[in-house]
Amino acid sequence: MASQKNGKKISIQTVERLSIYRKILEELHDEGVTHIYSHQLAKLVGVTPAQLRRDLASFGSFGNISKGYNVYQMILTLSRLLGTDTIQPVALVGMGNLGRAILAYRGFEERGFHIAVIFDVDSEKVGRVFAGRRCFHLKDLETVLPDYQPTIAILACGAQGLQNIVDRLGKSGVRGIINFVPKKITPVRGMYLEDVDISAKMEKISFLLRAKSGEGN
Amino acid sequence: MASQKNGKKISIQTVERLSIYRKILEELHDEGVTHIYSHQLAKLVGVTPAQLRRDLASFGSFGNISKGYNVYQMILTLSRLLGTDTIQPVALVGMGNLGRAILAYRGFEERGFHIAVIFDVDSEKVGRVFAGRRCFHLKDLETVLPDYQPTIAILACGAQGLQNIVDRLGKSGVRGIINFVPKKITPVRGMYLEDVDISAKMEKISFLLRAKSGEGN
DNA sequence: GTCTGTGAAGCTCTTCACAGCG
DNA sequence: CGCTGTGAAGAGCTTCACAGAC
Repeated sequence: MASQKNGKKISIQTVERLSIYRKILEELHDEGVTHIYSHQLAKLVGVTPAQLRRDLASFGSFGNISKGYNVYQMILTLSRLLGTDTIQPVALVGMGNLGRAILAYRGFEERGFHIAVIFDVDSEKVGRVFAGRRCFHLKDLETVLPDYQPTIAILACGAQGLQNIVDRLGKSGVRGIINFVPKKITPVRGMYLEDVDISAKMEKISFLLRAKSGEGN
Repeated sequence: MASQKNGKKISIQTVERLSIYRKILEELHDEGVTHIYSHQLAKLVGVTPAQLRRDLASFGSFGNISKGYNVYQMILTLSRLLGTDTIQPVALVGMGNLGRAILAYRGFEERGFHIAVIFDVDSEKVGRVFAGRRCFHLKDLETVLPDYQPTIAILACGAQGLQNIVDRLGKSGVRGIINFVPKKITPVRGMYLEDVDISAKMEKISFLLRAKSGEGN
């Protein structure tokens, strides 16, 4: 999928773990830990030491054989890889309960994602300012977006006309989409889509519980 | 992982697609479609026909060689597998913005998941009734839960003391957890855990955009 | 001809196990 | 001794391609 300068490949599964590594490493850094061994870090994040070493080796080697991994250096590298070393403007579509929750969530800002602009179709919300962000009408998407230039958009709106919104976002330069709406959409060429389907998660758990097998860990 | 009566295995990846299949099939059923071919359904859900056939074959055969798959029969089977043919009580921990969004989300009830009881620690919220559900103080978890007997809990609260909440939920009979809190928890034996980390999703997209490669679809 | 179900191949990700270093 | 980085093996998932049914 994605490859690094050194010619090695970073698998999609590895990428999904990178965020977790960075998060734990930041906690360690705050505690004053400067170096850590793979088996220690692996235990903290919940993966095997072998997998952790393989993951980290896929984008460079930080391991000192006697001291373990350099915590700070890894945070820097991970942040650069994950694009959280700069502030990225994000557009939020839909200002219902979920939109409000997303806007209120501090985790985004901490990691460099700044929700810069909001869209909705409800006249109750359009024109208002939520936590410092103005809410525009969805129909003005094309004229408003250039002022904020978000590369990522979060969809937390109703299901109807969703694909059309995606297409319009794509034409306005949005390259990544997080979709909370339980409706299948097709990303435009070059766009990256990530679905978050909470019902699907519930059903997955429900299936696993019903299938019993008594594992789960 | 989980195996079916007929001895075949249903992979975890297949399970994650089952919800999507069912959802699309229900839409088709509402439109009056009684049978559908794998390539048609595959296109609607966004997988390859081969994968769809393999998935469906893993828990029984519904395909009629000339007519395709029986829509209604598949919905029934999928619902039984996913445990959405009966109503399942769910506990919600945390009544902030996210908790409110989850409570307001109609998709759960439609699929048989009923948020039956809410917990929080905020005295502003404890004792109040939200959308028909009483909010109890978290300290009363053990005395309140038996009245509702949820098998699944949704965590949408603060990070501190989270593991302790998980342990207590486990002791009170909760078997599955959906965790929205960006904090690593360890499920108790026999418990199944599903994390929903929105920041991680953002970072994944951010990585893929930065890694460029111009794919994404 | 078109369809499903499936063996077999291909691909990806994880784990093992050890060389090399300190 | 214990550590990292990695070839090689293993496990799991997807795709190919076709037999068999209509």
